[in-house]
Amino acid sequence: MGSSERKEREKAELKEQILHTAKKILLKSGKNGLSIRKIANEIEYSPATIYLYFKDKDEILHELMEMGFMLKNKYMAHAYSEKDPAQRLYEIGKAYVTFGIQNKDWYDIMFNSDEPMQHMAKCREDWDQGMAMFNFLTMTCREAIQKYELSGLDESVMALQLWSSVHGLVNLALTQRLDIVEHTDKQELIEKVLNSMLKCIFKK
Amino acid sequence: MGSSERKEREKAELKEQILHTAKKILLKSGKNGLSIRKIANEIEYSPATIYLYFKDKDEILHELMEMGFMLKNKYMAHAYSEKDPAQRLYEIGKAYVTFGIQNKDWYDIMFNSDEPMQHMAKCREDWDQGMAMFNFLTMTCREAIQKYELSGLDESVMALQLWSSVHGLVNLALTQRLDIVEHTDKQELIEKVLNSMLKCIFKK
DNA sequence: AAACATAATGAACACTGTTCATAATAATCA
DNA sequence: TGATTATTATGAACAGTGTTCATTATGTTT
Repeated sequence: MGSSERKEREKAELKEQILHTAKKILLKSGKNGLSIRKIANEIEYSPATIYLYFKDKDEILHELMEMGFMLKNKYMAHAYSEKDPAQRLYEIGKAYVTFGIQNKDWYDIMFNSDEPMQHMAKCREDWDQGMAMFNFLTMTCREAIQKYELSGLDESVMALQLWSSVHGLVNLALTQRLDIVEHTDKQELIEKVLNSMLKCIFKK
Repeated sequence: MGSSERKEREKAELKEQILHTAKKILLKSGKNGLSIRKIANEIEYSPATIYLYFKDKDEILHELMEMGFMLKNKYMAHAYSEKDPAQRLYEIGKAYVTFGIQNKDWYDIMFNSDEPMQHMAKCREDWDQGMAMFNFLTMTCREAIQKYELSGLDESVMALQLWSSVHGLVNLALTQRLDIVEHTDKQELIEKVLNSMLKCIFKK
């Protein structure tokens, strides 16, 4: 009978529900407030049940990481379609920082946590979405180097330099370490630094 | 009698022993492996005793942060005495990254953790050592701007840009996120990016 | 020796991730 | 329909975590 299909569907639905609840708790209580037991409590199942649908907590964090990239892509979409490579780099940087500042919990899971990376190492998976992001960045750098004749710049090094810069800026902001810089408007300060980073590369 | 002095000395000694043990565990098992109960076990006291010497775990992490800055200063000492501001910035950057790469556990506590910052917030303390570091960096930027006539650059923005860049680079390296960049020698890659960051600012 | 102050602790509370034998439910077969 | 099998769920336990507090032990002073 087709009942086996229904069962599979039900199984997938509960898996979805677990992830949906995990996301809800992440947004309400942050990464440290997210626990297997809270998820179980919320969906009214035993904690042990979670382990019938996910190998361990790392796997759940990995799935959340993938959800985070979906959200991040929304922030980046308009930047990706920009034609001029220099302008595109600027828009990518701005979107990246905005996403990070506005979504600490997602950002921590995607770019600061060991757990989802360990899950990938265990399952011999690749960091597809991070890879895609970095490849697109590298490609844009290549275009920019060609168009603006930035001789002596390696595309990989330039991409990594840009990523490091915005990643560092986001992290300093998210961990309250920008507070030591005397400045009235923090948002303005971040924008100034970001502008300086990008300008820096293109001035000859 | 002078016995009260001895008691105070003994109290300070046990406090020292707790911190020394905390450091030992941090180096052996990392930040996640460090627990009050492990410290208590190691010094052969009850976990509750720790709370007679420290308000909570955050305070211990804060003390460890200060110890971390001592270690970091050793890495930076030679850079701080460099005369030429541009060369000094280069040496500071190199020392900072080297320290971070070689001391993940210290780095996490000093620059990535919320806990020691929260402790400072609770006690209305300042982040003195971080402040001192950033002030020196800003001062060096000012000197460099003057000497090399880098017009249009703000010293605070420049300092923050440099800090963000090396901070981001260290964090990407420490969380295994540099693995996605095709490169044989990771150490070499890091040096190339670091060089590019610094060169970037000084080319006109 | 008795009174007092200080220091140390055992036990508890409320959590965490994870495992596994057992129990409940659903699907299939005779 | 009733018995058998496969799936799904769980209670309880293990080994941890930070933290608090009433009680006990220790050392000092009168």
